Amino acid sequence: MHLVPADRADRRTIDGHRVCDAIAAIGDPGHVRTWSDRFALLADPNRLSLLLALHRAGPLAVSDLAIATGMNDPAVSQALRLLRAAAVVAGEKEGRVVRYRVVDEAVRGLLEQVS
Amino acid sequence: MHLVPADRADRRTIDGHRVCDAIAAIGDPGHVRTWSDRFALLADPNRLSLLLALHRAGPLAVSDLAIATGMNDPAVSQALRLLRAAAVVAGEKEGRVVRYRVVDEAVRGLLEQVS
DNA sequence: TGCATAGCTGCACACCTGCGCAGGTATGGA
DNA sequence: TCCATACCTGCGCAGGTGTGCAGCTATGCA
Repeated sequence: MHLVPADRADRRTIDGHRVCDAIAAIGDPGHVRTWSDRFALLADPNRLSLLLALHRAGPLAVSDLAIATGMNDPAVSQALRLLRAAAVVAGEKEGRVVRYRVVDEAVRGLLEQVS
Repeated sequence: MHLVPADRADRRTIDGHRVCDAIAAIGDPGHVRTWSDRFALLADPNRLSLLLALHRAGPLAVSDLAIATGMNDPAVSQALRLLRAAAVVAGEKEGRVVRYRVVDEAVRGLLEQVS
């Protein structure tokens, strides 16, 4: 198994076989990127609070989320815009109220781990 | 149940009971902070690659990690310093080689979810 | 129609973060 | 002793990110 790319094949390794294992373990860079982006969305306390609230308390409106988290409305709105652009949450409009839900299965799995 | 803090108790709610549910769902702010910090450590593609390699391919030295990920040595070293400061990884010195391992159980759980 | 509410957007600011470069320390072999 | 290796650190730059403020649109009710 020679998984080391050509541009760094000449560099000395310490545990050569484990380097190949590591390269195999990392896998597709695009896949890693997808997950690091996912983690980045949960890396902000405000966004994480919003997601926990939506995940455990069901669909909630923007202003209710603002009250529950202590954020002000525009901050909630912008955070939700980011999460919506990443297809992590989705909003359903009812009159002038928009209720949001967590729709990304992978993110739901991560939120479950937050005990 | 009146979980809404006094400084925002006067604001009008849309689904009052769900606001309380949400506040209960979010729980301790310190706890949320702990998890968002954890997620932040996994939110960088390079750090995530390092952690995946360490988690799945066993203890690895800095230079081997650099070869496996395509980073250069100082970048790996700095990333590991951050992860070590957060008690996510630990290094064991053998002569002039330091082999790192993932020691944080919660992070291991998250890495397991990265399929 | 007039008005309050719910939500969204743009902008500017300060802040943080990752990275490469250069250089330093410590270990082991010739 | 001399040197190569393995790793670490400090510094500065570029780029991204969160936040508050002000103002906008749209819906519903009197």
